[in-house]
Amino acid sequence: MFSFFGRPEIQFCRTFALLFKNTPAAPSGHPILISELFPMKRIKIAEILRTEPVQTRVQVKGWVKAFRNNQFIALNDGSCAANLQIVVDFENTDPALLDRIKFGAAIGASGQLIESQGKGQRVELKAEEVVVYGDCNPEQYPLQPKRHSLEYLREHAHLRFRTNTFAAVFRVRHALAFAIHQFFNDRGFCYLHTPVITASDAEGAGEMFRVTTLPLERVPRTETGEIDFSLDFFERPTNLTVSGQLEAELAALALGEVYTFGPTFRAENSNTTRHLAEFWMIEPEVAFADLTDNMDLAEAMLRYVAAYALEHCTDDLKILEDRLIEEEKSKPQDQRSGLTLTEKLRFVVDNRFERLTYTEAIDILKNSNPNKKGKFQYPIEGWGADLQSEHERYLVEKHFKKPVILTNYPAAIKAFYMRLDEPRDGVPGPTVSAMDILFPGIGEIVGGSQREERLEVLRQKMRDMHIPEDELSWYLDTRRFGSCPHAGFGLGFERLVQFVTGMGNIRDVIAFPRYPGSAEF
RNA sequence: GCCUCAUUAGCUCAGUUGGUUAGAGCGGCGGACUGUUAAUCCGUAGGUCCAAGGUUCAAGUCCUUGAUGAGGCGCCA
Repeated sequence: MFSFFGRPEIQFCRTFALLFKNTPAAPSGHPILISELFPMKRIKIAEILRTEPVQTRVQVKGWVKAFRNNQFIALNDGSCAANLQIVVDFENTDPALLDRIKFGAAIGASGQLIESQGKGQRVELKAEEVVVYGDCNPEQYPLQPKRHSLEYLREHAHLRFRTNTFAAVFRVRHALAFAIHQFFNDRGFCYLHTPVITASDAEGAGEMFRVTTLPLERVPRTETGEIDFSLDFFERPTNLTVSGQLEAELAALALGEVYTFGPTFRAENSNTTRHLAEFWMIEPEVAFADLTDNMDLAEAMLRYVAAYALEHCTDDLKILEDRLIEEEKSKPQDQRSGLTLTEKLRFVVDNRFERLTYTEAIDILKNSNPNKKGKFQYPIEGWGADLQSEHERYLVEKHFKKPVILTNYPAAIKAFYMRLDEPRDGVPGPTVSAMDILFPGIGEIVGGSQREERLEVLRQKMRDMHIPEDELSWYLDTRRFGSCPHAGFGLGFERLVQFVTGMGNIRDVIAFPRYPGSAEF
């Protein structure tokens, strides 16, 4: 045992002679150079476990998950859920170095990859060299090698990536984002970046965050006492976007199929497990498409990404599934889901969503047991009322027991840009070609519609809903010049990640959640 | 924004109708063991009981206010 290159953190557990003996001779008979032996390229653990190159020398770098028996390091480098076992020859290693191998420390190890002599893993790394890059003092480190509550980890969100659960969540989140891009790319969609800062406050989708460089302590006023936005950066009031839809429509009416995938901001005081002030939304927009095309697209996309996750995130989903099984054990019998996470995803991939109109849904709800027995907090009075989440949950979780697409809502409870339907028999009032996709446990995951492409119908609806026409004249130009039927929807990305990972709180599927009273990290 | 519940050791939690010196598991530290798998075994330290005020002979326990967190509802994706 001696130090090398004067670096005390590098300890060689074997001699040069041993190294040479274990290294195959160069094919040409040339002398083997030291530089061929030592400078090794780091290999990711995911690749090692995939290819299992036993009897080769490898170098790995990662973080210590466990150090058992003063001998076995469980090393994780984030490339996959699994750890690589590093076996240290503790009898021939500096005790001072062994003492630095703590839970959470960043280390590198190199040596021979061999078939494991113990149970529990197929291969392991017989360490010839261990380097500590970053120590981790266990008395101060907030994480411990044990289960922490999600609430605790949320308060230490800067460190929670290091837990098995959150590493899995964020690898799955990445896979889903990639799958969405792949889905749309395969179908000829163009990825459109819409502005984050917008001057339009007429999109009808929630409260907005003001963007300004005006001094808040001394806001300039006009002669009439109003805020003088002509002195602001954009010389007009501006906000963070609540939707890229209107801009996406402009592009769709030239490029045919487009989608956005970007951050979205809602300044609503929403304190729930399904809302964030800053979230990511996917908004496809398709020219020459009607409501049925829209539903087909949304359903195909959701089934595609669920299948993608099942195929590409097997190990991570297993971790998340086991977590859920543990969590369910502490729940009362009647609140358990009955399906495992992968069974749930498989169900979505294999089964068509239930499609029905708002009017049909009202009939089902009106005649439902909970409504007759007065169990609903908001009893179904009749046609025209907005559905509450208890009603949506009844339809999805009790009545159909599968994802549901509700269509053709009353015009009065939906946005101005949704296409007015032809009157239908048995439908009491005017409806629009809207659709909401409802998922178990999450509620509305997709909201969309066929857009109103008829200029005069649209202008009339804007007047009815007090949307100022002059602010949206650019939007109306699409209807003035070469208008066509088109449709699109918005998918809440974090709600999708929630569904696929089984995480109950939306704040646990985004790296650093923003919600009322909280913008930490 | 509204309603309900919670806050006790580093973490997860127990703590009886208010009553002596507030406990456990895990984690930490020290030691033993050395093919382990949340390793095991022995020992040990660790507390402003969320904060402020109040009731009482006596408050972790009861009351008031506040802070933070969780769940539900509304708004929505």
